[in-house]
Amino acid sequence: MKNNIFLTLYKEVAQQIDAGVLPPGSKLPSEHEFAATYDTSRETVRKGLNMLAQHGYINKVKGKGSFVLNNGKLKFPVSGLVSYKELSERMGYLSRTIVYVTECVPAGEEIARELKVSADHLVWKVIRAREIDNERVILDIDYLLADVVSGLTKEITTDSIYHYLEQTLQLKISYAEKIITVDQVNELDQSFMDLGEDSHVVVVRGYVHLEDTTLFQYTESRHRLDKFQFVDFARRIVVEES
Amino acid sequence: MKNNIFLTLYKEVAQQIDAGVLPPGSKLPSEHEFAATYDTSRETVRKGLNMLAQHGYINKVKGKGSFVLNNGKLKFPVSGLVSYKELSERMGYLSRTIVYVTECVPAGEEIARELKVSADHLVWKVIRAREIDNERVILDIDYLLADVVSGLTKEITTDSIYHYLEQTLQLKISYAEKIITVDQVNELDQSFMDLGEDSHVVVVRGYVHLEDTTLFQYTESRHRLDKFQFVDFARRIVVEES
DNA sequence: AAGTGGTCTAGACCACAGC
DNA sequence: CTGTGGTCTAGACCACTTG
Repeated sequence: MKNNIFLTLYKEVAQQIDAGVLPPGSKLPSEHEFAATYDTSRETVRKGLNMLAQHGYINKVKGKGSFVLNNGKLKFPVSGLVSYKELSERMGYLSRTIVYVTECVPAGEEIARELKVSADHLVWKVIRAREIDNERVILDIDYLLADVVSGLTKEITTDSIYHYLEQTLQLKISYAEKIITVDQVNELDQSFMDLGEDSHVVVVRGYVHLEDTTLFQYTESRHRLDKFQFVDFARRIVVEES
Repeated sequence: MKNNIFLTLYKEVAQQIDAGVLPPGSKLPSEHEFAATYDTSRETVRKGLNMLAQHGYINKVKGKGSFVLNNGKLKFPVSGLVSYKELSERMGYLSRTIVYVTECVPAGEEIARELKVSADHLVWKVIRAREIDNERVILDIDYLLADVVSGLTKEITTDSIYHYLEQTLQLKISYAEKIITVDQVNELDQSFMDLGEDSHVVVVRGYVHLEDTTLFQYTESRHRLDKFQFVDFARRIVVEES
């Protein structure tokens, strides 16, 4: 669809790294060479390469070149905005989604506070359990503003809400804040998850915004302790005092 | 020291947002205006603004402009490579570091595996507890390759290892992989932390690399459940299939 | 000295918002 | 139509690494 040269370069190189065509430690063509093969300018090449570096695919060293990093396979839940469906597909897991609730209700006190609307504001409430190896280890509770999202059905929530929002409703999801904490188990957890003796669950709260900064979704993703893992790739950025 | 225009712009605008001079929701000058006031090109301005956007400071909307986001204050342990000292300074916490161990020893089986060296390879082993409100709630266990890092002392580890590495040793820290899980409490935790009845701790494992991709540090940061919080800012990047 | 990535320029054209 | 951000160009100079 799009013609973005730097995104094309990003995708192609990332794919080659994922596929092992470009093995860890190998040296990429120089920016000048990339500019020639993609028939573009060096600045455009650099946009793509910098994106690869930020996502942990490569490492750039001044005077030497760009090199493939070896973390390609360990990318479990890579940091970022990734939905459960994208994740499980990427990992090839034996997983299943069980939809318990898909209804449109008034927000209520607590959720109204999270979504910064009035308590009688209509929201979609979706409760889903994620099953891995026949155990419900993740409980996802989503609240979406009804005046932004319309026509949710159980079929859609079984598949992927994000896909529906972006493809069908053409919503432009821009960014999200996620907060990870460890909370006491509550009644919902005990009803809808297969917990052992655990007294706690990992809770990932997500606040998802549209391009115009509208907060339209609040999510609680509750994970059994032994099945939770979060992987983060971080570059060191030195910001000295001025 | 440096003359980077885009970094200067980033720092200045970020500071103004942090200080509230640029309140949430307010509109930044256009890229053209920034280019004029900083006497630079628009592409250079864009580098700085994109950096602000990636770090959750602003939101850019095509056709409209750049706007300040309101998450400025909630930045607790923001995702990224930030040391404890930088963090606590930023938050103004009443905190203290207790150094239990600063010694140079053979790596041993387990650590050798993490750092991908032989078991008799010499490493610095540092164990520190982080005290907040008179409770030791974080236990940091660091292993650093001795042939990369030299001359560690208790004074240095009380202050900031990172500062020593970057300022004194001139090491160029490039990136890290972090993995967050929840583990069973072990003997070290019970000895050096003020745990309640908790049976688990949050464990943040960090693998820190230099610019030449050398893995030189393995870190375990073990947090009491009720004091752990991780905040992540994530932009949605759509990478369609080709 | 040659090659590499890091920064920057002074334009250009496009897509999108809003009047 | 004007102003905005998104993409791109064809150079330039610098700092760094390597031979």
